[in-house]
Amino acid sequence: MATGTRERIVAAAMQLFWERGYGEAGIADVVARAGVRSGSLYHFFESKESLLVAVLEAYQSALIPHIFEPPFRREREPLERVFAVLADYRERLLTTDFRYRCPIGSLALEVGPVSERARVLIDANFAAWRGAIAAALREAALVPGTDPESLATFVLTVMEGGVMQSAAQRSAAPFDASIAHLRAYLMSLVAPAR
Amino acid sequence: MATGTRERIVAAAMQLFWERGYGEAGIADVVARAGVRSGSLYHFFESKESLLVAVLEAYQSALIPHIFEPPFRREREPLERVFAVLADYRERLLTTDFRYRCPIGSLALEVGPVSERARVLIDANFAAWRGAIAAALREAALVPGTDPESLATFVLTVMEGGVMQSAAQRSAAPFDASIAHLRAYLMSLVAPAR
DNA sequence: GTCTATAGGATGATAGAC
DNA sequence: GTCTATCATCCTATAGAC
Repeated sequence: MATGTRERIVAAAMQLFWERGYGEAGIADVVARAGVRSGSLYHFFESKESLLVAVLEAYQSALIPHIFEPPFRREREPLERVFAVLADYRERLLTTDFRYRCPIGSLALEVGPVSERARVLIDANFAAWRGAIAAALREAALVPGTDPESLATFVLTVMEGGVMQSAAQRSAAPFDASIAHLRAYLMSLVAPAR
Repeated sequence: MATGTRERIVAAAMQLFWERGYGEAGIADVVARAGVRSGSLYHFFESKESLLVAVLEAYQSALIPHIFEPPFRREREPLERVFAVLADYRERLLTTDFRYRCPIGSLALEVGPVSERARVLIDANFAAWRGAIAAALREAALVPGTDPESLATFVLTVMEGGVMQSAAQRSAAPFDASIAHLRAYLMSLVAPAR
């Protein structure tokens, strides 16, 4: 096989499913961008849905190295690591002129209801995202009784809802407002120094 | 014209765009559900995108009477009105066996990037939703300096992110966790009695 | 593993009679 | 305004040579 044909197909599909959505992105677009023929695609994947599964697995593999390691390397304070992750999402909004959409969130709404295989992998992506945030929150000195898992769910909620509104408004304002309130809330949970 | 042909087409499109998404719902499905012929649809709408615009206008017209008036009638306390609205979304998750998606949020991610006409109307729907929440928040006795508009944005963020995660997980847990944190935060903003 | 070619079906939209 | 009929295009997926 030519080096990385499968990987090139998956990379092209990731890009196109993100840009146009799963339904609107055609197999013809994927093979064109990957520089392969449709015969090659159907050699590696039995259907478009199988390609979607591979895309979601690739997102999960990329989650820690691409989404979490860079901001975690920049910041050492646990709580600031959380906000550094969110700052990167803000940067994605800016660099796309507010056209950024969370690829997992978009697929969650588009294909979650119609493909159970995809839905399970989307849920796994969300769980892994929450897990990385929860790990940081466990390092933070929060008031006793705070549940890091539940709080990480809240952080993901705020990211998804903020990105969605900012894309709709073509403005950073909704994202920034949401993050500011999240920060105020998290700061209220910091255990008082003693 | 037969009574309400246009309205029946819009109602069918609302339902189908919500169930399957804009791209996956076909014109043939819409006319079948509306019980009309494609000639009628193209008499009222010049394209599928024009139908989408009509759907988004219909959502905005329905927003106050369908989403806000029932919960606001049940609750008189301003802050509890906000949570009553959110409780209705929780009910939608339950009654759909966690298949509920916010129709505006779904369309925001799917068509926001490709149809500017739709994006503007989606933004208007979000703004109207925030406006109704902000009005309730203005009635609540919150600590001075609290911005009801910014806080309403946060409430919408939490609803959208919570619904998305609960649908992906097929469980109320992420939504409930998100609302619980939102409640804790809002309660911390209640002005102390004096 | 990759290629060309195309099957088989669904799609959005149109034509023109009534 | 509504009807039937259909165009033209697009789509996913397959067949079979190399």
